[in-house]
Amino acid sequence: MTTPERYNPRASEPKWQKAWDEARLFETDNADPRPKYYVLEMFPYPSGRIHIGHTRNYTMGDVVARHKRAMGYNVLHPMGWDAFGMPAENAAMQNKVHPRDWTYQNIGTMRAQLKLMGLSIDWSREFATCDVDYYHRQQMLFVDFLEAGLVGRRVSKVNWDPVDQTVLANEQVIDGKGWRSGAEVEQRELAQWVFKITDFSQDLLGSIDDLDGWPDKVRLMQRNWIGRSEGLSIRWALTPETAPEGETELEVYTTRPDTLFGSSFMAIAADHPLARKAAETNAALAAFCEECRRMGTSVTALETAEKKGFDTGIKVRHPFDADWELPVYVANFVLMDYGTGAIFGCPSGDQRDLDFARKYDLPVVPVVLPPDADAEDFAIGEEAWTGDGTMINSSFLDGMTPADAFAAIADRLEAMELDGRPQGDRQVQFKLRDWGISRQRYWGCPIPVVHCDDCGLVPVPKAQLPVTLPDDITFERPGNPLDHHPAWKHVDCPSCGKPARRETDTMDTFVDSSWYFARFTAPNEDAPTDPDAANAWLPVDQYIGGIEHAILHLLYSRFFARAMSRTGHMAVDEPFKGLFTQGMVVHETYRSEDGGWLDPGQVRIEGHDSNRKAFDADTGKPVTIGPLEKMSKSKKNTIGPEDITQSFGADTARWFMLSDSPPERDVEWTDSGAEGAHRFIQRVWRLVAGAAPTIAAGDPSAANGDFAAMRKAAHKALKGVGEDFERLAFNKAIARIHELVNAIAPVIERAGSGNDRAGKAAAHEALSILIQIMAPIAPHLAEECWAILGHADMVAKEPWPAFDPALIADDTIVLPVQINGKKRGEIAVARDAERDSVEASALELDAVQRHLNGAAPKKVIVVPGRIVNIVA
RNA sequence: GCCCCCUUGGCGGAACUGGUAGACGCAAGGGACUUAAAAUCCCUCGGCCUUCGGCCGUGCCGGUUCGAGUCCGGCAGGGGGCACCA
Repeated sequence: MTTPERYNPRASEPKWQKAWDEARLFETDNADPRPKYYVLEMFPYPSGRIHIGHTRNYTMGDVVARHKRAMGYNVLHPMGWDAFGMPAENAAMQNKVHPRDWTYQNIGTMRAQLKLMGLSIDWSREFATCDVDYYHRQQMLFVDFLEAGLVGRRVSKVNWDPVDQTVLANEQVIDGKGWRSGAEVEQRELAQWVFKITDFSQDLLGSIDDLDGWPDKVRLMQRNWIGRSEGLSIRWALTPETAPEGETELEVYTTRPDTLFGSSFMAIAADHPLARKAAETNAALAAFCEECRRMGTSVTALETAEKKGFDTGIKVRHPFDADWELPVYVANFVLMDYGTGAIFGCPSGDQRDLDFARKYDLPVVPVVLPPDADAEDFAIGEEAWTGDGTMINSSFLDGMTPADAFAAIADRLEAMELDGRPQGDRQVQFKLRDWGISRQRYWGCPIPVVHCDDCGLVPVPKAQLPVTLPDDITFERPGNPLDHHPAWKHVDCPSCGKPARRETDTMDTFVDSSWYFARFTAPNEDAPTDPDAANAWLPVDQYIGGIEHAILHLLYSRFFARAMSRTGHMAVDEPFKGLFTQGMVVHETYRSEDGGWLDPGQVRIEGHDSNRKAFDADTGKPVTIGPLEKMSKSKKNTIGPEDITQSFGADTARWFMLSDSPPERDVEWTDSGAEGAHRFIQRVWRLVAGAAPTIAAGDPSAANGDFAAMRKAAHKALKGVGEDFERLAFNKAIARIHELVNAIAPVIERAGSGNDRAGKAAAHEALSILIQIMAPIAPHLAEECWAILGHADMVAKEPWPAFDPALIADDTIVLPVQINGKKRGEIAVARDAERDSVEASALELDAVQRHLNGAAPKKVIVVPGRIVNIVA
């Protein structure tokens, strides 16, 4: 046997990519009658260049797509670009490049990079969300949503940068200052467009139960985000002599009305109307309220913030005891936009309330007695009791469970009246708030509405769409370029024809990504969707993306599906049937002596394990090896696809990224790991190319001995890998493929050098199976091997082979034998051996005899096909 | 502060519903081939001991079980999410 040449990915990979393209293998026909399978990876933002970390989830999706295609499905596997957003405007300001040019240039670069990976994508359906053709349809959806009552206007607070004249995202506010201008950020109230996602709160929550193809973690995060609670709204009468002019009551929302008799204070938000009114005549209170507002939105500030309050002097009367007065505090931990912006504090039943009561010396009355506590001496110390128990110190509630007390209080308060209305009202509250979509920016989808002095807000008629972004804009002036573009901004009212003004807000980019998966099903349709196509393809069978989109993107998309169904664009409420959140690719970071980040290519590593040392390859100066971090441009720890395709090839990168680590976890990119993957690629090539001339396809059924065992190994691997792909367990599939190669390599050589025709046929069969199960992960190598094995067609066109069930089952199995739960030996028995004979052969073992020491076993447990355990 | 998850060799990880702990890979060590190197192939690779055998071992402590990495209770450490949500 001559030594085969090394496999050369630089030649093979472009060759097969071209062959797939020319055969239009991955272009999907909506009219194809086979069962559909829609696999989608979250589309990328065109930030500049792609690195290998980006390509891991595309590779996962590609393995699924190629496997499902072989399984006989009509597979849709498209790709596009989430192309609107702030980075393009930042680039425009920094580099004087037009956001559109910058974006499309990046798309061009990244598309070329992605294509190096050999992904089986239907590129004919590609679009970018900044394409006029796309956002035109998005404006049509907006108009339809508006008509259907799914869009509203709401005044909400925003972070305003007075220098840049722009609204800042939370992440752009650093220590209360604008990230670019450094100016003190103001809180401004702006009228904003919102999508009424809260109309669907209950549906969005309830339907999570049915999303069993989603990770539990994501389902839980969504449930928490929607945040349903059942409680009681209670109206408390203000003590008239303490109340500000015109105020008579305070309404609070509580989920623990059962603890009403343990209440000792009221706490209201700084923005609560009662607080504002009281502050008018109380300068110290006004100052405190101002301090609360300044605490703003920073989470870390809030985490460390001390619970603080300020006594307004106002008092309320307890609903069940007119003589019982409670003070009203303004507290920094009460939020105006949840519930009623006011709570009653029960220190014994809530830790935060307890901390507050201790600080301001308020009464702490236990009202729930823990099950194992003694009523005589139970007292609250440092910790509140939030658990179940028996009601005490609570008048007519005493002896009840908290749940019964909840009902009793609610019934009573609903029957009691204050100013002619019930004093209590059972309510369901959601944390979920409406989705504000207004962005005061240029590079986004224009909101197709005209402001007319006479007609008010007038949607742009569909016939006049799209409202396109003007090209002649400047970022020289601070603020939104659309706002100071007179020719674009000033238009006639579509309704009355008088001069009017365009809405200059553009849409949140989350809107763009909330329906792209539907557009892929009919990307050239005049309407936003072809409902037949959308209904046929959706839901996406397998959606793959990062955990960072677990809440907003997925929730907004679920809302959009419902809104689009309501407006007749499709009839699918849940857009994603299966969801998978993949881990990232991480890499070591390197810093030079002066603290700057270094590119891995610039670093030379010496030694290994704890003795590893790094040096600057040019200067020889020592380099600090930093922690593993997600690959990112800013830390320079990236590896580009072209770095890999120029050396090891895309298959090696694909193979390595899916091996070792389970797909939901991060994987560390190491040179030695990539080399290991490449060694295996080359090993398979040597095995196949070396054997191919000496073996031939034929009837392997007469193969015996090692050749028969080889067949069994191949069919078992075929079954296992298929199951692994179904579960996205790529790392296990790869381990199984390694095992198969280890098992068959020596047998293949013997088959090649011998004269056993059935053996040669078995070798050909085993190698063909090996190549087919590798093909979804290493498609280029697979094509090369497939051809050399003498197959006429491309492996990408071949159906997934069927395993022979007769070859999967073993006639004899090896059973471990334990004594008192410790393994002492093993026995080989027939698969269907009787219990008695298994027990008998286990007891014959030397090790068993030795441990029993002549005594009879107390008990023998035989788990068929599993284990024998002897209790001595 | 609240909620969730995780913890297995030097490393990444495997172990189906409680049934042989450490598959597979990486790193390391030894050997073969070679004038040499690369490549390749073979062997060793959790710890300890009295080494053809045995004891211990899946973060720690306890429990359930014939049998626990897996189930239960407690503790420790690490990671993630959050809108202080009443």
